[in-house]
Formats: sequence, structure tokens, C-alpha cells
Amino acid sequence: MATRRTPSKETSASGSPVSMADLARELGVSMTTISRALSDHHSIGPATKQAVLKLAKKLNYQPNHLAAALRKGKSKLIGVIVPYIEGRFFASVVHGIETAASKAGFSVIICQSGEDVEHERKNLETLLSAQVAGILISVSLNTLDFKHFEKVRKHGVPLVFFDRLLEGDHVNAVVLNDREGGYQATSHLLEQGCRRVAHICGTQHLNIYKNRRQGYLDALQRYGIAPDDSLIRDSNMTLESGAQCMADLLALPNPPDAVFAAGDTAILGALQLLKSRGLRVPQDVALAGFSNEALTQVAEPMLTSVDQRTEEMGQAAFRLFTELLSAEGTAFSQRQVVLQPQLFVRASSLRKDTI
Amino acid sequence: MATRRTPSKETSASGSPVSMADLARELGVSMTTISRALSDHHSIGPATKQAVLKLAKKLNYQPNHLAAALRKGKSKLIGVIVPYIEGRFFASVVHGIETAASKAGFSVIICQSGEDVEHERKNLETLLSAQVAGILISVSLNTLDFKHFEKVRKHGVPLVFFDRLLEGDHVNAVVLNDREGGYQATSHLLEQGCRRVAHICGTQHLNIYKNRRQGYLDALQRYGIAPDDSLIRDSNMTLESGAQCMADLLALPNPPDAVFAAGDTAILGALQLLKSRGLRVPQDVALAGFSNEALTQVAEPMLTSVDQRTEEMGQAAFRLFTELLSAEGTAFSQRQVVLQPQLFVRASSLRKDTI
DNA sequence: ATAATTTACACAAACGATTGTGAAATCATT
DNA sequence: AATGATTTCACAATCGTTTGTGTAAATTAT
Repeated sequence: MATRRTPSKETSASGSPVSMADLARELGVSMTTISRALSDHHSIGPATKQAVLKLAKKLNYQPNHLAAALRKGKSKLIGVIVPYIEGRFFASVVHGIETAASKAGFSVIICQSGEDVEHERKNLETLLSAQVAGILISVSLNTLDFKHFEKVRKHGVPLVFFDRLLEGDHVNAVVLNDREGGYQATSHLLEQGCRRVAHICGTQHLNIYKNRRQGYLDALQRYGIAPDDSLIRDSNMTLESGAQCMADLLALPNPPDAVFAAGDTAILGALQLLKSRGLRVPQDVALAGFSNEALTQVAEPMLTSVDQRTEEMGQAAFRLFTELLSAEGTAFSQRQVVLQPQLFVRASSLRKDTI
Repeated sequence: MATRRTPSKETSASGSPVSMADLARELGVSMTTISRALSDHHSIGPATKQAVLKLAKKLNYQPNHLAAALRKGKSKLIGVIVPYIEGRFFASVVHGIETAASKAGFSVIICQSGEDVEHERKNLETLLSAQVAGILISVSLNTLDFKHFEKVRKHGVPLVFFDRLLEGDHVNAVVLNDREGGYQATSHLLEQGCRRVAHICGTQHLNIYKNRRQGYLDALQRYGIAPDDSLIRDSNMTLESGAQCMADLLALPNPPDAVFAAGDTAILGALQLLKSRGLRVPQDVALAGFSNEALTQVAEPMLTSVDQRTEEMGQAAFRLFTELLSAEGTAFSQRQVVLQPQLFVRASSLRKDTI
């Protein structure tokens, strides 16, 4: 009896949620034609394509990625999890990722773990629910195992680690050659004539700090210098901690003539302490840090530091993701991309008058 | 004849894309029940709810936000567009936004305009296609009109501006009281006994720079000092530009005894130039910047600067978005949230021995 | 001229969740 | 005991796309 009427959609304020169905109706063709015309399918005549494109523009049709992703099973979203977005390093990597991703038509969802595993796990679930096509992550400081990543693997979502990862597990990752970086920085200090080079290092369960320290040891060995445990100080890499370590080092019976810290903030703390004690840098103590943060060029003297190739890291991480995506189903090989660090020598370590 | 069999889904590698349908089959109930049980609908018995929840956990069912969003018409995604993610200011605001958003169950898609309107427009389209529930944006430097935001309005997607916005148009925004910030910084310099205070200012079509300059002028007037156009220099706020402006100012017949720059990088450039000329800060020239970047505490002397309440800004922007979301349909009032800046006084401006 | 191919399009079933409507069963009310 | 309320759940349509299959017409080959 009652005629079935499409419910008039006057809901959306003044909206124009024009769909493919609208285009189809307007043009008197099927939705199939619209869909294929828009995706440039070969089975659609050029005239029809033109017409569809024109009308789409006219009604300013906006495709609904959600619907497409739902149907196709894969979205154009990728998830990125970092401990925190602030701080030059992660911001810069995210910059690299986002730039590469947007070029490839992907959007990136950003998540912060706040250096907390629990948050990290929640983030992973959220991203899986959002049906991301892949996840790029730098694990939090207190991530000690890989249990929560199992779920990701089960869902068949490509997972790429960058910078920080856990030892032992074989995963897809792009990392800096931290060992080489540590080696370069330490070698440089030794070349400058320093003979008692100290090291301020971070937590050893993270690959990055472990490797930087190993590079430090490598350099000592290369120069035939026996490592002195009293010159190696654990630190949480904060400004205060850096200052404290420096103070401790100065209190040694035989204090160092150079310090290589695994982070720039820590080395800045050391610098400030040295200056407060009236010691000269680099004449009394030469300094080198890690990360090449902006502050290295603001400090006085400017700080020598190892650059982490942040942007390349972001790009590489995304590229690795795309490779995993297309290689899906293939025997999953674990790929590791290793970037080479670059030492930026500045005044804080220049003892010899070079050149 | 042939029995209709559900196509066996052995597609996904080793995947467990378990859906509500799976849960329903397993439990011998309808999908309706599953859906309602999961969303704690009143019409589902406690026993059933328990069973569903338990099974969901067991099969580690992961809800598909895409499908839900499609059906409901609104997603749990918000889009954030910034000129670039690097740099303390934006990174920090994004941090604030993400933190607030994730607490409220929203995920944030991050986009960079690269200070380019064209990119900005593309970003907007991408976000609309992704069916975001709202868009938070700080416009690019060369965004001169609001044309491309029309589409957003048409789609009925809440739009919130933060920090940067265009003059004249009435929009929802959360901004810093830049005028007050400029006033505070300048007043402080005047209180320190400076009488020829210069200003390095940014492009005047952006609210922020315009207002900071106005605050500068306000302070001069309050102290009964006539503004001197030769003391106001246009700049693009880079390090080099800051140094250049400082050089120009020093070349004046009657050089300034203080400089207030609308950005920290610029004031750092000025500082470096002053030191290279052998002038003392603050004795010869006192300095104050804007943004309270990390570098202000690394420079020597440490730089006085106006803090922009970045995290609060992010939180406020998100909160404003949620308000718009729930007020949807209501007469759309333009809401402006104004945050109060905070002056951090440091050595670069302390001429008087305070306290 | 007829068969084989290509071109151009429509039908309809998915994708995974939500929800208005309705219908049994259970319980309380007078 | 009969009516009404309440609880508990299933049906089926729907969101906006994509895509395998089907089928005319137009083109080419034999």
C-alpha cells in the first residue's frame, strides 16, 4: 500500500554527502560504471569516463575511503607509534614517514606510548581496530618482550620497527648503525689526543644504547686502550643525569679528558657542569654527544654529535613497509635496513687546530 | 541441490580476522545480540553478555572500526593539519591533542602542509575522504583565504583552528593572547630600564604576528614612548634574518637598547650577532623572544621568552572539537578560546639586580 | 558473411558492523 | 485469571564501495 520512499536525508545540516549512487542516478548509469570510471578501469569508455569525472567534480563528490577499505579489506592508513612526539628525533622521523606516506597515498595515524608498554598495547589494538595497512613503531623504554606484537602478526599486518627494538627477536627494522656512530665519536676524541675517554651510556636492554657503547669499546681497543669501568657511567640521559655523571667523573682520582655521551641532552648537562666548575671545553675536557639535536648548535661551545639520519630513517621505514605489503604472502624474510651515522664535528671536541 | 557453503576463508595468511558473525555462530545467537552485548545495550541479559565477552576475549575478537564508522556515519578519527611536525611548538600542541584525543577514544591522523596552501587543500580532501569526525588545523603561512575550508563546512565536519588563523573570518579557534604576550615582554624590557626597544616582527597577515606587534605598541604607549618605525623590522623569523635585523638595528644612528622578537629563533640570531660584535647581553642590549623554545635555556645568556601554553592549546583545541560535535545541529556559534601567555624571565633581559 | 574477440556497461553479492521493528517468553498488576 | 510491562533476542535493511559474472553491441578476423 504505502509507497516505499527513500527516507529524505535532510539530516546533515547543509551537507552534501554525495555518493556514487547519486552520480549514477544523475547520469543514468550503474554504480559499477561510476566506480570503474573513477578508478580508470579499462572496461569503461572514454566518453563515459569524462562524463563521470566531470559530474563528480561538479557535485564535488568525495570518495568514502572507509567504505572502500571495508570492501577491499585494506585501508590507506598506517599507524605510527612513538614514545612521544616531542623531541627532535621522533618528530623528525615522523616527518619523514608522513612525507613518504602521503606521497604514496597513505595517511598516518600517530600514537604516543608515553614510554609505557601498557599504552603501547592499547595503541596497537586501536590501530588494528582502525584496520591500518601497517604499523611502524619505536618501542617504549620499558617494553621488555614481544608478546603484544603477536596479535599484530596474527592479523597479518606488516610491522616495522625503527630505531628502538628489542634484542634477540628477528623483526623487520630500520636502524642506525649505532655501533659505528659510537665508534666514530670515540675515535674522533682519541684522534684529538684524548687518552682517558669516558662514556655516559643509557639502559643496556635497548639496542641503541648497547651498540653505542660497543662502538665506544671498539674504538678504545683499536687505539690499544684498555677500557676502564670507572669511566663508564649509567645514565637516564637527562640533563641532570648528565651533569651528575660528569661530577662523578671529575671526582675520580684520575678524571677523564673527554666524554662521549649516548645522548645530546646528557652531554649538555655535562657541559654545563664543566663550565660551572670553571673547566674549559674542549681544552680540559672534550665532549661529544649523540643525536645531533638542535641544541648542539646553540650550546657554547657548539657540541660535536652523531647525526641519526632521522628523515632517511622515516623514509626507509615507510619504504620497508611498502615492500612488506607487496611481498605479502611470500615467505616472510626479516629485513633490516641499516643507516650509516654521520659525525658532526664542532668546537666541543676540537683540541687540535685542524686545517 | 548443491548445498550453499560459506566460502572457506583461508585467504589471510595465518590470520584470525574473527568477526561478529563468527562470535554469533559460535554462540548460536544473532549478530544483533553480539553487537548489543558488546556495546552494553540494556536489552541483553547479563548471562548472555558475559558469554559474549568471554568468547570475544578467547577468540581475541578485534572490532572493525571502519565498518562501525561506515554504518554510523561518524568515525573515531580526527585530522590534524600543521605546517610541519618538527619544531617544538607544533610537536607540543600535537602532543596535547593526541593525549586528549586518545583519552576520549579518538585517533588522530596527522598531516603536514609544509607551509603550502596547495598541500593544505589536499590534506583537507584526504581527511574528508577518511571520514574524520573533525579537523583541527593551524594554517600554512601562505594561506590567504578560506575558500578551501568551504568544503569542510559543507560536509558538516567540525573545524577548529589553533594558533594561526586568518583575520576577518569568524571561525572556531583556540589561540594565545599574543597581544598580551607582546605586551608582557615589552613591558618587562621597559621596566628593566630600556628606553629604545626594537621589535623584530613576522608577516602581518597572520594573526599571531600582528597581535604580538600590537602588544609591543601597547606597551610603548603605556610607557608614554612614541613608536619609532626604524626600530620595527620585518623578518621571516629565521636565525639569519634575526641576525640581519640586529645588524641593521645596530647600524642606526640611535641604536636600540633592547629587542623583542616575535620568535625565539630570530632572537637567537640577534644574540649571536651581538656576541660576535663584542656587545654584552643584557647590559648593552636586552633581549626577549617568543615561544619559549628549548633553545632559550641552552643559549648563553638564557633567553627571556613568552610561553605559548602549547599543551593546553592542544587540549583546548580538542575540547572545543568535542563541544562542536555534541552541539551539532544547534545554531553554530563561533567560539574562541583564548589562552593567557606566560613570560619566562631569564638572564637575557635582566638588567636590574632583582630581589 | 559468420565466428571470434573486444568494448561497454549492468546485476547483485559482498565487506562488518548497527538499529528500528517486532515477537516470543517471563514477570508483575489488579 | 487476564491484561499489561518488561526482558531478551532475531530479522533484515542499511552505510558506500568494489568486483566477479553476465550480456548486449560493436569491432575484427577468417
